[in-house]
Amino acid sequence: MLQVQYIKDHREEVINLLAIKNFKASDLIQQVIDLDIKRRNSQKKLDDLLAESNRSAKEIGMLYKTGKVEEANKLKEVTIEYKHEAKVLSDRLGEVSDQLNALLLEIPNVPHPSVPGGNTEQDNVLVFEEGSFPELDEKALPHWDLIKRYDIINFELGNKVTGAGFPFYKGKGARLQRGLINFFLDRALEAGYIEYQTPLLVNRDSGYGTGQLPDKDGQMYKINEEDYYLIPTAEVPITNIYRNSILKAADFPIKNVAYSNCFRREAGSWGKDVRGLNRLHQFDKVEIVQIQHPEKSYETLEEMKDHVASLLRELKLPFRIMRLCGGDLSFTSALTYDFEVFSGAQKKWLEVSSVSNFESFQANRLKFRFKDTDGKTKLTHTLNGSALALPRIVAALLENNQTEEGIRMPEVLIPYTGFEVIS
RNA sequence: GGAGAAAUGGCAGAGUGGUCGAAUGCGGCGGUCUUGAAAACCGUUGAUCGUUUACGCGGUCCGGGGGUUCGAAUCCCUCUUUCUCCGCCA
Repeated sequence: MLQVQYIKDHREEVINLLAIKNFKASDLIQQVIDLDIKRRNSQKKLDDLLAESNRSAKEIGMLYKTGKVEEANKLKEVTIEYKHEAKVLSDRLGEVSDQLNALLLEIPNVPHPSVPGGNTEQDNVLVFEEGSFPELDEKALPHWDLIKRYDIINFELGNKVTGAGFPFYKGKGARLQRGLINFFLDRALEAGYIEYQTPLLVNRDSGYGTGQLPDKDGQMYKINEEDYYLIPTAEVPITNIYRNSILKAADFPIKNVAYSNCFRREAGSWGKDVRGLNRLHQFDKVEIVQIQHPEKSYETLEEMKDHVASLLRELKLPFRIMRLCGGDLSFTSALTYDFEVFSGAQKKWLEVSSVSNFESFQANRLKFRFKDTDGKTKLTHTLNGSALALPRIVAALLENNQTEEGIRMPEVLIPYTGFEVIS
């Protein structure tokens, strides 16, 4: 959520930058500014009335003390009137505030000036590419065939026990999952992150805090009995740790990492590009989150980008980094790098990580502030990234490393998997 | 699940209807003293909204929400959480 003051001070800039996201903001922003004036007027009226009412109440106390009961009773009648008026004003203020808030929730984050224009992923800009495509022969199999051949991931069982998109991992498939999770966590710890295990269910306030609600309501699984949501990413619980809190400038940077299951309904996107591990309803992910001083958040974004790149390099997967264009950028993000690995048999780039700077957009919703060295309380900047999401990494590892003798694990994973070949 | 107790500022802990945004202690910050540090002493120390060029002034906040009252940290209702005892349980 953007701050009203910021919108007022940077009106034209906000409108122009939001246009990069293909968001027409001028009408909304006019409404926000009008409502803000209305809100402040209502607030002033109410405050003045309450001040008067408070003065009367004190005076009545004094009158009682000095035995002037009649005068006190007279004053009471006046004060009761104040109370009725205050109720009306307070209701009006509440309405105006709610309206204003609802409008603010509709305005997406302002993109960083370096975000390219464009509508779809076709318009994303390649910023880095590394590694060579695997040399596979004609008979190379896509991962959905490989997993059957070696009996390591079973979709049919998942269909039977739960439904589509909830596979079982079995034998070396399960051990590969466990190995990757530990590998990613260890690398994050070496980079100075603190490990967390989080709840997999969060409440409504947390959903609003990180921006999944209200706009992505239908994408999360919901527990109706408790009004809880299954997390789509560990970003939600990890970032909501800091909801309604105030840090010191010396606390930066905060670096957290969490492995979690992630649950996504993927409503609307089922049907294409979803074969095998390409898109699941439940998957595993190691997520890194950083909390940073506003002046340093873009340095931090680069650091996180480098961390993710180093993981892919170690796994010897060919990858590229894309700067998302305005149309592909999420509601909450100011700048996002997507990481894609090349999956040799599908001959496709698969998105395996998304590293974003949300600037103060989440922090404003979260009421997550810090006391700066100048003594002022300001909003923090929040960033996060996948490091990494497992299923597509597994898909690429299986496809790119297949040989006549089986699937060879990359050197770096062998201590983690405990085996060299899936055969 | 049942019975009881509790929730106050960064922490501990007073406060049961009228200058209480809240005593006191610890911690934090500034200063005096000291070669330096500690101790001691003095001062200061919450968030948020509105208003003001500014000094300041005003509103709101004592777990969340609602109510009683001219006036609520204090009384009532409700929800949540924590603790103790019992039950159940990986």
